[in-house]
Amino acid sequence: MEDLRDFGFLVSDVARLLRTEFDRRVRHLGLTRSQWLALTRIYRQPGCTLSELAETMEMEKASTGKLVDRLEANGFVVREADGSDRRVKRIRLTGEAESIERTMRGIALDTLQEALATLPDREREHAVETLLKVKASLQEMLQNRPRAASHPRANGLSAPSEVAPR
Amino acid sequence: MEDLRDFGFLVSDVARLLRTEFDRRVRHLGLTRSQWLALTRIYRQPGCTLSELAETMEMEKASTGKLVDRLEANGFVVREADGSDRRVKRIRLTGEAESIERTMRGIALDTLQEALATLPDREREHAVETLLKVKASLQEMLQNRPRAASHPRANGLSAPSEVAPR
DNA sequence: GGGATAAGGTTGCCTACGAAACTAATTCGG
DNA sequence: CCGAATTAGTTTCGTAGGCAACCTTATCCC
Repeated sequence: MEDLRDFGFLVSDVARLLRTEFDRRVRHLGLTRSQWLALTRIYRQPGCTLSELAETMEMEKASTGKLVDRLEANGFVVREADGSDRRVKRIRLTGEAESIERTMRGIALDTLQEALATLPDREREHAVETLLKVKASLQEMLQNRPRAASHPRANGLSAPSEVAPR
Repeated sequence: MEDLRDFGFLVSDVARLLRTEFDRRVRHLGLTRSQWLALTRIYRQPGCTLSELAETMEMEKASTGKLVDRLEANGFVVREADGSDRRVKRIRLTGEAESIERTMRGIALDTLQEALATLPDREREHAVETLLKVKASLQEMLQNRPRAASHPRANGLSAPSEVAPR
């Protein structure tokens, strides 16, 4: 019951370790895990808008935009204007990006295979299901409280009001 | 078999969502989830050195140092000189920090309880075990390859040399 | 004792994200 | 048809974290 926190710690730790290990393995290719994730998305919906990309990546538009900035700076994607709506910019992979995409996919698979080598299939599948539930739950929590209605940062540190040490 | 990647994606997603939700809930207290994590560590080993803290947080010393910078800037910790070794700086909580520590602990528990509300105890425990295994595996992977022996950043982008598209 | 080596911290640089504020373009309602 | 609300993207600011390249002190060992 006290290991509720363990769960939180562990998820963060595993995510960070996974990112670090993966980034080490692909650094020589010139992009990172996050950038590669974006590539796979764009690969599957070529010509998507930034908003669409942000949506499928479940990230803020601003963060997504900066990710695309770096991808563009490295020559992996291009932004091209849309004919009918002058606000939108459609994102496409360059030729080079497509082969890199496949390479990275292989490395991702290798990395995960190593990391999960000792895990029976069933255990992994079970973990995936559990994580899916938690994710759904968190998404709901975040959506149902988008803007904390007038939270004018008032009261500085007034009245922590008996915040149960629990 | 193809859902190996699902596992990777999910872990990252859940970690990010968890961090975001938690940070939203505690923003008014003036610190973040990472900062609070550091506080709990320091709380349990008062007067620890930065290296020790980095060790228990399983982070780079530099990153840990910057975390401590922010905590110090906000008045939650102090660095004090060590008597016998002039290199080390011992880290201690300020009085204010200790009560905040308890507050945050409660919020962390609340957040996790909500996020895991629909999860049977057994399922959560099972997930914790699985994550522990994966974490251990990743730690080993990262340790067994600390410095890629003379990788003098030479050759820029020479010879990606047939990176098997798989 | 004195030079090599190691250990403790810091600084600089880069990526990743979120939050908020802002601009430009489009759509909606009256 | 025109002004209000919406939507697409960007910019700014702050935090988080890795990596590498440093100083500064201690130690080790000859």
